[in-house]
Amino acid sequence: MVVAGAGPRSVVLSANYPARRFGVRSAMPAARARRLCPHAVFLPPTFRCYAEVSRGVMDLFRSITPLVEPLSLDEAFLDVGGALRRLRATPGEIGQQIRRQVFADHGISCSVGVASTKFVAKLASGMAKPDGMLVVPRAEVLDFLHPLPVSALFGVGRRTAEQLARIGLATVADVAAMPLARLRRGIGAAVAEHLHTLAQGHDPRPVVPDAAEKSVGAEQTFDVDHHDRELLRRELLRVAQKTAAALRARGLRGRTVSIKVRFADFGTITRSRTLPVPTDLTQEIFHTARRLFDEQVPPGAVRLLGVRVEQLSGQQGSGEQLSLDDSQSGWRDAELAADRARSLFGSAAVRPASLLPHEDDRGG
DNA sequence: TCTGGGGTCCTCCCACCT
DNA sequence: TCTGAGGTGGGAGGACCC
Repeated sequence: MVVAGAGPRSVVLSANYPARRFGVRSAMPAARARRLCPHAVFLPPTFRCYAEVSRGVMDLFRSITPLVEPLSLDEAFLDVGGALRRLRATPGEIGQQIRRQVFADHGISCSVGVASTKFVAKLASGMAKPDGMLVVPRAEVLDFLHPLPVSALFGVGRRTAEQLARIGLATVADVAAMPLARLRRGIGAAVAEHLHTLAQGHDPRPVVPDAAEKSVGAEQTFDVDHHDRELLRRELLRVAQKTAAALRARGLRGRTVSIKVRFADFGTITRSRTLPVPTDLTQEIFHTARRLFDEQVPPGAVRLLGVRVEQLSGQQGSGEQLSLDDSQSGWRDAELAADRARSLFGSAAVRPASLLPHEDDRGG
């Protein structure tokens, strides 16, 4: 079974283990997955369902400890230091209890890694997949880490692994043994310090529940590339509206609006502008995005458009400069009403007139 | 092979201010 | 008045994560 979107440019979101035996991997183009495993059942993603199960599982975690840091929809760090005495259990026993309870309540398996740091716990849970648990005692951390390839280090992808290979480092032990000053010269100060610390088995990062979001955005890859600037402006409005609605749903506003444009050759540019006052209005976000697009994006075939808002405020306790312009409040009321209508009747229920179907808008 | 969508963090460069 | 150093924020791009 393979989960992937239906579009010609969709990628694999997930695949079960039988499909993986045919070489299917997440993030692979769905068309390639179909060639590798034509008899697989292809299912569309159902994010609403994943979010619902995710909420239930996260609530279960919070019943064990308040120190839960969700990493994504399907992963979280739990600091069970305080729960050990209350539950009179070892970390391993708590891990097994979580696995049993998740299966009983939600019918899904999960893997657990137990260790004294976030980084080692995450590695251990990856090794315990698809349905297991791995405990790495504090005294055995270095024996566990050092034989692993550098790509096991959190933050080492293809590029950084290439850089490390260039200076002769293949394993975590190699990184740990290299003097920090030499590592800094090879891969840059921040990355060097981060990797050196991890390779020594240290990871000072605490489990942080309820970390504030730093940006909110939306992007859209088209089924076919588009040249037409007027059509692209309408698509920009569509993603700006999605971004603004996501901000309003979270009670956030942002000051910096950035657009992302990916051309047919996959070359990608981003352009941004910072506003004097934070906003969550579709109107304002779109007008800023449109000006950036008109003034700074050269003509060409476009495959992706995105709009993101950064420098967020509006969460509890954050300060905010007031606007002298009262015209925002009328727009906000209108946009909030439209948000409510869309949540009741679907995304097409209320939309800007320019997003009504055009006769010349086929294939987009 | 032909590459989604939602994010975070880092580096580099530049402008501006003190 | 000119110049340089250092801090800071904005902007662009890239790497990485799930």
